[in-house]
Amino acid sequence: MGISEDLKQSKFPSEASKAVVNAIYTGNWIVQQQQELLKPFGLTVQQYNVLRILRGQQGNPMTVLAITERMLDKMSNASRLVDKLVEKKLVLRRECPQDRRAVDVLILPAGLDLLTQVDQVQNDWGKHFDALGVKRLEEMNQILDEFRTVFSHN
Amino acid sequence: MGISEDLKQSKFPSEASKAVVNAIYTGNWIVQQQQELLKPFGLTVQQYNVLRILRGQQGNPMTVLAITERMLDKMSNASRLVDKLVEKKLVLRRECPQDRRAVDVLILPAGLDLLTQVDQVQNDWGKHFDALGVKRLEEMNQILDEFRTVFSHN
DNA sequence: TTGTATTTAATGTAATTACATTTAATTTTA
DNA sequence: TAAAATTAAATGTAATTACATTAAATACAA
Repeated sequence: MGISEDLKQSKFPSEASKAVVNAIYTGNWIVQQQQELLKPFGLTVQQYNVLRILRGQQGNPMTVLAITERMLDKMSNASRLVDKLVEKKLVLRRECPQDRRAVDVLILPAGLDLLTQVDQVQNDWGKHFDALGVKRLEEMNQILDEFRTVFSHN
Repeated sequence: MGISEDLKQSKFPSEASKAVVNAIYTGNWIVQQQQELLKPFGLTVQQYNVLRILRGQQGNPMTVLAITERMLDKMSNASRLVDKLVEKKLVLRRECPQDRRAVDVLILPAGLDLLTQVDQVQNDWGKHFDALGVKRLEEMNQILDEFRTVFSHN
């Protein structure tokens, strides 16, 4: 039930290339699960992530740029993601008083409510991973961090 | 330089939710790097993966369905990906003699040549990860496999 | 100050993806 | 066998993403 079986690929040129494929595959696997969870709420994974980022600000506004820095997928267009959330009346967009180039984005009560609902489903889903144990999960976080960090130390 | 710093998020509700975010983030991080590597070759990451899958067949054709099963991102449309590769004259598409519903796809010498070129760049890039050591990379593969597998054993 | 460079966000667009539907071929079942 | 169900791939479409460009505001430098 490892990556080899999942992708029906018996051998990889190296352990490193296997790890690369495994990391991409695992990331996609999670995103696809989350996509399913979020479908009933009418949210895409990216919209959900932006909402969570805004909630993390405890009621304080964030500029679009600040949101971008915190997004899991830096490539997608925060400006248009915010558009969608404004359409759904989950967030508020207003000119930033300190810097009129910037735009402040603020989560609305409706957005917080929706997140609360999603949290229920999300928590149940996440419970599966508790079976691994905190120690093993810490190892996973450690090793993924190492994997990215080894790049800077070249 | 861990995930907390990368996403400027000081705390996570649990180690599991941190691992979920970390896995998605790491996967995206790799994909974005690969995107950059592939840009000069005019290939998307998905197209590159399909080409590698076809190369793995050692000259044998594969149906579109078989390709889909081996793709890292199951969501994308193998039929249209193959279209693009046919346009670029990197693969050949022909009716499968055994089953006329199916379509055989075969990598062409031009496709193999292109992959050889990409391999050069890709190998250099992948070398960064060798610094982790084979043992650590094996641990990473092991733990990612566990992470996905724990789901089936609920 | 004034012109230049930089920063921030929005927008235009082409390509890709998500999702549902369609078409054609094969398999199953009555 | 004929009808129904299933399978494989392609297609239509709406939404999203990738990438470049634009517009506006601010910072900087001459």
